[in-house]
Amino acid sequence: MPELPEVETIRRQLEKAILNKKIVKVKVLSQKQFPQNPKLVEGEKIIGVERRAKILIFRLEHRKNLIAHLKLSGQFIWTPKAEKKTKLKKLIPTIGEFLPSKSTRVILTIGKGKLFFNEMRKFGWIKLLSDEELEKELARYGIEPFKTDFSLANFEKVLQASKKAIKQVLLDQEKIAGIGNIYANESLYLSKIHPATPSNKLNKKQIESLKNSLIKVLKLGLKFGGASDEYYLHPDTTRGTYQNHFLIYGKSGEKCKNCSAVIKRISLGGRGTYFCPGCQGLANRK
DNA sequence: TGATATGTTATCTT
DNA sequence: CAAGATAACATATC
Repeated sequence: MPELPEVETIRRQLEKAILNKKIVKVKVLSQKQFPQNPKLVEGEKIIGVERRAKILIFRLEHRKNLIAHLKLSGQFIWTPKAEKKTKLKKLIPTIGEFLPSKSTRVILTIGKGKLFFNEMRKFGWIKLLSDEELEKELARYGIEPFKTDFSLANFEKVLQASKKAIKQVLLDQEKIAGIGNIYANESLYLSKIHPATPSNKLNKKQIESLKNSLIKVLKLGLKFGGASDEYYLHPDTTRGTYQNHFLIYGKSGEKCKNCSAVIKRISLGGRGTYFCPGCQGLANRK
Protein backbone atom coordinates (compact mmCIF):
# COMPACT_ATOMS: atom_id res chain seq x y z
CA MET A 1 0.00 0.00 0.00
CA PRO A 2 1.39 3.38 -0.85
CA GLU A 3 2.33 5.08 2.41
CA LEU A 4 4.63 8.04 2.99
CA PRO A 5 7.87 6.46 1.65
CA GLU A 6 6.10 4.99 -1.37
CA VAL A 7 4.36 8.24 -2.30
CA GLU A 8 7.56 10.19 -1.70
CA THR A 9 9.49 7.81 -3.96
CA ILE A 10 6.91 8.35 -6.71
CA ARG A 11 7.10 12.10 -6.15
CA ARG A 12 10.88 12.16 -6.58
CA GLN A 13 10.75 10.19 -9.82
CA LEU A 14 7.84 12.12 -11.25
CA GLU A 15 9.47 15.43 -10.45
CA LYS A 16 12.37 14.47 -12.71
CA ALA A 17 10.00 13.36 -15.45
CA ILE A 18 7.32 16.04 -15.62
CA LEU A 19 8.40 19.24 -13.85
CA ASN A 20 8.03 22.33 -16.05
CA LYS A 21 6.21 20.38 -18.73
CA LYS A 22 2.79 21.11 -20.10
CA ILE A 23 -0.29 18.93 -19.69
CA VAL A 24 -1.30 18.48 -23.31
CA LYS A 25 -4.27 16.18 -22.93
CA VAL A 26 -6.25 14.39 -20.26
CA LYS A 27 -8.19 11.24 -21.05
CA VAL A 28 -10.56 10.02 -18.37
CA LEU A 29 -11.48 6.34 -18.60
CA SER A 30 -13.27 6.15 -15.26
CA GLN A 31 -15.06 9.26 -14.17
CA LYS A 32 -15.13 8.26 -10.53
CA GLN A 33 -11.33 8.58 -10.50
CA PHE A 34 -11.37 12.07 -12.11
CA PRO A 35 -14.76 13.66 -11.48
CA GLN A 36 -14.01 17.09 -12.96
CA ASN A 37 -13.82 18.36 -16.50
CA PRO A 38 -10.41 17.31 -17.88
CA LYS A 39 -10.40 20.30 -20.24
CA LEU A 40 -9.79 22.55 -17.22
CA VAL A 41 -6.19 21.36 -16.89
CA GLU A 42 -5.23 20.96 -20.52
CA GLY A 43 -2.60 23.51 -21.52
CA GLU A 44 -1.43 24.05 -17.93
CA LYS A 45 2.25 23.80 -17.04
CA ILE A 46 3.32 21.73 -14.02
CA ILE A 47 5.29 24.06 -11.77
CA GLY A 48 5.74 21.79 -8.75
CA VAL A 49 5.48 18.15 -7.66
CA GLU A 50 4.88 17.92 -3.92
CA ARG A 51 3.64 15.53 -1.27
CA ARG A 52 1.63 15.91 1.93
CA ALA A 53 0.65 12.82 3.93
CA LYS A 54 -0.04 10.15 1.29
CA ILE A 55 -1.22 12.73 -1.24
CA LEU A 56 0.63 13.76 -4.39
CA ILE A 57 0.26 17.40 -5.41
CA PHE A 58 0.89 18.69 -8.91
CA ARG A 59 1.07 22.46 -8.80
CA LEU A 60 -0.16 24.09 -11.98
CA GLU A 61 -0.08 27.61 -13.30
CA HIS A 62 -2.96 29.97 -12.53
CA ARG A 63 -3.33 28.88 -8.87
CA LYS A 64 -4.64 25.45 -9.78
CA ASN A 65 -3.55 22.11 -8.34
CA LEU A 66 -4.11 18.51 -9.25
CA ILE A 67 -4.03 16.24 -6.23
CA ALA A 68 -4.04 12.46 -6.25
CA HIS A 69 -4.60 9.75 -3.66
CA LEU A 70 -3.44 6.24 -4.55
CA LYS A 71 -5.51 4.56 -1.83
CA LEU A 72 -5.03 0.78 -1.98
CA SER A 73 -3.77 -0.04 -5.42
CA GLY A 74 -2.92 3.20 -7.21
CA GLN A 75 0.03 3.47 -9.60
CA PHE A 76 1.52 6.33 -11.58
CA ILE A 77 3.41 4.96 -14.57
CA TRP A 78 5.44 7.29 -16.78
CA THR A 79 6.33 6.51 -20.37
CA PRO A 80 8.62 9.08 -22.05
CA LYS A 81 6.96 8.54 -25.41
CA ALA A 82 3.27 9.22 -26.04
CA GLU A 83 2.13 6.30 -28.12
CA LYS A 84 -1.44 5.17 -28.51
CA LYS A 85 -0.62 1.77 -27.08
CA THR A 86 2.66 1.30 -25.25
CA LYS A 87 4.25 -2.14 -25.23
CA LEU A 88 6.28 -2.59 -22.07
CA LYS A 89 9.76 -4.06 -22.23
CA LYS A 90 8.55 -7.02 -20.22
CA LEU A 91 5.38 -8.33 -18.62
CA ILE A 92 4.72 -6.50 -15.36
CA PRO A 93 2.64 -8.23 -12.69
CA THR A 94 -0.55 -6.21 -11.93
CA ILE A 95 -0.28 -4.40 -15.29
CA GLY A 96 0.37 -6.89 -18.04
CA GLU A 97 2.23 -6.21 -21.26
CA PHE A 98 0.56 -3.04 -22.48
CA LEU A 99 -0.45 0.43 -21.31
CA PRO A 100 -3.18 1.42 -20.95
CA SER A 101 -4.01 -1.70 -18.93
CA LYS A 102 -7.40 -2.82 -17.69
CA SER A 103 -6.87 -0.88 -14.46
CA THR A 104 -5.88 2.39 -16.17
CA ARG A 105 -8.34 5.10 -15.09
CA VAL A 106 -6.77 8.34 -16.33
CA ILE A 107 -4.14 9.10 -18.97
CA LEU A 108 -2.35 12.45 -18.90
CA THR A 109 -0.28 13.42 -21.90
CA ILE A 110 2.48 15.61 -20.48
CA GLY A 111 5.04 17.11 -22.82
CA LYS A 112 6.13 14.29 -25.09
CA GLY A 113 5.25 11.51 -22.64
CA LYS A 114 2.26 9.89 -20.97
CA LEU A 115 1.39 9.48 -17.32
CA PHE A 116 -0.92 6.56 -16.60
CA PHE A 117 -3.00 6.51 -13.43
CA ASN A 118 -3.87 2.90 -12.68
CA GLU A 119 -6.10 1.91 -9.79
CA MET A 120 -7.52 -1.56 -9.77
CA ARG A 121 -9.92 -1.09 -6.87
CA LYS A 122 -11.27 2.28 -7.97
CA PHE A 123 -10.83 3.90 -4.55
CA GLY A 124 -8.11 6.33 -5.58
CA TRP A 125 -8.78 9.65 -7.30
CA ILE A 126 -7.35 12.75 -8.91
CA LYS A 127 -9.05 16.08 -8.40
CA LEU A 128 -8.55 19.68 -9.34
CA LEU A 129 -8.42 22.26 -6.54
CA SER A 130 -7.77 25.98 -6.35
CA ASP A 131 -4.98 27.15 -4.03
CA GLU A 132 -7.58 28.00 -1.37
CA GLU A 133 -9.31 24.62 -1.64
CA LEU A 134 -5.95 22.86 -1.50
CA GLU A 135 -4.94 24.68 1.64
CA LYS A 136 -8.19 23.70 3.31
CA GLU A 137 -7.82 20.08 2.20
CA LEU A 138 -4.25 19.78 3.49
CA ALA A 139 -5.06 21.41 6.82
CA ARG A 140 -6.99 18.30 7.85
CA TYR A 141 -3.82 16.27 8.06
CA GLY A 142 -1.69 15.86 11.16
CA ILE A 143 2.02 16.01 11.88
CA GLU A 144 4.36 15.39 8.93
CA PRO A 145 7.06 12.97 10.17
CA PHE A 146 9.94 14.64 8.33
CA LYS A 147 8.92 18.19 9.15
CA THR A 148 9.92 20.13 12.23
CA ASP A 149 6.43 19.90 13.73
CA PHE A 150 7.16 16.23 14.45
CA SER A 151 8.77 17.18 17.77
CA LEU A 152 8.70 15.05 20.88
CA ALA A 153 6.38 17.56 22.53
CA ASN A 154 3.89 17.56 19.65
CA PHE A 155 3.97 13.78 19.31
CA GLU A 156 3.42 13.37 23.04
CA LYS A 157 0.50 15.78 22.95
CA VAL A 158 -1.17 13.82 20.14
CA LEU A 159 -0.66 10.45 21.82
CA GLN A 160 -1.92 11.62 25.19
CA ALA A 161 -5.13 12.97 23.69
CA SER A 162 -6.53 9.53 22.81
CA LYS A 163 -7.41 6.35 24.65
CA LYS A 164 -7.49 4.37 21.43
CA ALA A 165 -4.95 1.66 20.70
CA ILE A 166 -1.61 3.23 19.83
CA LYS A 167 -1.59 1.52 16.45
CA GLN A 168 -4.93 3.09 15.51
CA VAL A 169 -3.63 6.50 16.51
CA LEU A 170 -0.55 6.06 14.32
CA LEU A 171 -2.83 5.25 11.39
CA ASP A 172 -5.07 8.27 11.99
CA GLN A 173 -4.07 10.70 9.22
CA GLU A 174 -5.56 13.65 11.10
CA LYS A 175 -3.12 13.00 13.93
CA ILE A 176 0.06 11.83 12.20
CA ALA A 177 0.27 12.00 8.41
CA GLY A 178 1.56 9.34 6.07
CA ILE A 179 1.78 6.28 8.33
CA GLY A 180 0.04 3.18 7.00
CA ASN A 181 -0.24 -0.39 8.16
CA ILE A 182 3.28 -1.48 7.26
CA TYR A 183 5.15 1.33 8.98
CA ALA A 184 2.84 1.31 12.02
CA ASN A 185 3.47 -2.40 12.60
CA GLU A 186 7.21 -2.15 12.00
CA SER A 187 7.76 0.87 14.24
CA LEU A 188 5.80 -0.59 17.17
CA TYR A 189 7.82 -3.78 16.88
CA LEU A 190 11.12 -1.88 16.94
CA SER A 191 10.01 -0.02 20.05
CA LYS A 192 8.70 -3.21 21.71
CA ILE A 193 5.25 -1.72 22.25
CA HIS A 194 2.10 -3.84 22.09
CA PRO A 195 -0.12 -2.41 19.30
CA ALA A 196 -3.22 -2.49 21.52
CA THR A 197 -1.67 -0.37 24.26
CA PRO A 198 -3.94 2.62 24.93
CA SER A 199 -2.20 5.60 23.36
CA ASN A 200 -2.39 7.71 26.52
CA LYS A 201 -0.80 4.96 28.62
CA LEU A 202 2.58 5.17 26.90
CA ASN A 203 5.33 6.58 29.09
CA LYS A 204 7.77 9.24 27.98
CA LYS A 205 10.50 6.75 27.21
CA GLN A 206 8.17 4.72 25.00
CA ILE A 207 6.96 7.83 23.18
CA GLU A 208 10.51 8.92 22.47
CA SER A 209 11.45 5.44 21.31
CA LEU A 210 8.40 5.21 19.05
CA LYS A 211 9.19 8.57 17.50
CA ASN A 212 12.71 7.39 16.70
CA SER A 213 11.43 4.06 15.36
CA LEU A 214 8.96 5.79 13.07
CA ILE A 215 11.66 7.94 11.53
CA LYS A 216 13.90 4.90 11.27
CA VAL A 217 11.40 2.71 9.40
CA LEU A 218 10.23 5.55 7.14
CA LYS A 219 13.85 6.26 6.17
CA LEU A 220 14.42 2.58 5.59
CA GLY A 221 11.35 2.49 3.37
CA LEU A 222 12.70 5.43 1.38
CA LYS A 223 16.12 3.81 1.09
CA PHE A 224 14.61 0.73 -0.54
CA GLY A 225 12.26 2.72 -2.78
CA GLY A 226 9.19 1.69 -0.80
CA ALA A 227 7.50 -1.67 -0.32
CA SER A 228 6.14 -3.39 -3.42
CA ASP A 229 4.21 -5.87 -1.34
CA GLU A 230 1.21 -5.80 -3.66
CA TYR A 231 0.46 -3.26 -6.37
CA TYR A 232 2.92 -0.50 -5.66
CA LEU A 233 5.37 0.26 -8.47
CA HIS A 234 7.73 3.11 -9.30
CA PRO A 235 6.77 5.31 -12.26
CA ASP A 236 9.35 3.44 -14.37
CA THR A 237 7.63 0.11 -13.44
CA THR A 238 10.52 -1.07 -11.24
CA ARG A 239 9.64 -2.39 -7.81
CA GLY A 240 10.54 -1.18 -4.35
CA THR A 241 12.32 -3.74 -2.18
CA TYR A 242 11.48 -2.78 1.40
CA GLN A 243 9.15 -5.79 1.58
CA ASN A 244 12.27 -7.97 1.70
CA HIS A 245 13.27 -6.29 4.94
CA PHE A 246 10.05 -6.53 6.96
CA LEU A 247 10.62 -7.71 10.51
CA ILE A 248 7.00 -8.17 11.58
CA TYR A 249 4.48 -7.14 8.89
CA GLY A 250 2.86 -10.19 7.33
CA LYS A 251 5.08 -12.53 9.35
CA SER A 252 2.45 -14.31 11.45
CA GLY A 253 3.50 -17.85 12.26
CA GLU A 254 7.19 -17.06 11.82
CA LYS A 255 9.66 -16.75 14.65
CA CYS A 256 10.69 -13.35 15.98
CA LYS A 257 14.32 -12.65 15.04
CA ASN A 258 14.91 -11.15 18.45
CA CYS A 259 13.33 -13.59 20.93
CA SER A 260 12.16 -16.54 18.80
CA ALA A 261 8.55 -16.29 19.97
CA VAL A 262 5.95 -17.02 17.27
CA ILE A 263 4.61 -13.82 15.69
CA LYS A 264 0.85 -13.32 16.06
CA ARG A 265 -1.76 -11.60 13.94
CA ILE A 266 -4.75 -9.86 15.46
CA SER A 267 -7.30 -7.40 14.12
CA LEU A 268 -7.27 -3.86 15.47
CA GLY A 269 -9.84 -1.43 14.18
CA GLY A 270 -10.44 -3.87 11.36
CA ARG A 271 -6.79 -3.77 10.27
CA GLY A 272 -4.36 -6.66 10.19
CA THR A 273 -1.94 -6.21 13.08
CA TYR A 274 1.23 -8.20 13.59
CA PHE A 275 3.26 -8.36 16.76
CA CYS A 276 5.65 -10.50 18.74
CA PRO A 277 4.08 -11.77 21.98
CA GLY A 278 7.58 -11.98 23.47
CA CYS A 279 9.05 -8.57 22.68
CA GLN A 280 5.74 -6.70 22.58
CA GLY A 281 3.92 -8.82 25.16
CA LEU A 282 1.61 -7.62 27.89
CA ALA A 283 4.52 -7.63 30.30
CA ASN A 284 5.90 -4.66 28.40
CA ARG A 285 2.70 -2.68 28.77
CA LYS A 286 2.87 0.08 31.27
C1' DT B 1 -19.12 -19.08 -3.84
C1' DG B 2 -18.63 -16.22 0.00
C1' DA B 3 -15.34 -14.50 3.28
C1' DT B 4 -11.51 -11.49 3.52
C1' DA B 5 -8.31 -7.65 2.91
C1' DT B 6 -7.19 -2.89 2.15
C1' DG B 7 -7.30 3.22 3.44
C1' DT B 8 -10.44 6.46 4.13
C1' DT B 9 -14.79 8.41 5.08
C1' DA B 10 -19.58 8.40 6.15
C1' DT B 11 -22.65 7.00 9.44
C1' DC B 12 -24.15 4.73 13.50
C1' DT B 13 -23.66 3.96 18.60
C1' DT B 14 -22.38 4.78 23.12
C1' DC C 1 -21.83 16.44 21.76
C1' DA C 2 -17.83 13.92 21.00
C1' DA C 3 -15.20 9.78 20.76
C1' DG C 4 -15.12 5.46 19.27
C1' DA C 5 -16.88 1.60 16.51
C1' DT C 6 -18.41 -0.07 12.30
C1' DA C 7 -20.20 -0.14 7.50
C1' DA C 8 -19.42 1.12 2.87
C1' DC C 9 -16.72 1.66 -1.12
C1' DA C 10 -14.50 -1.88 -5.55
C1' DT C 11 -12.14 -5.60 -6.71
C1' DA C 12 -9.21 -9.70 -6.63
C1' DT C 13 -7.82 -13.68 -4.37
C1' DC C 14 -8.34 -17.88 -2.08
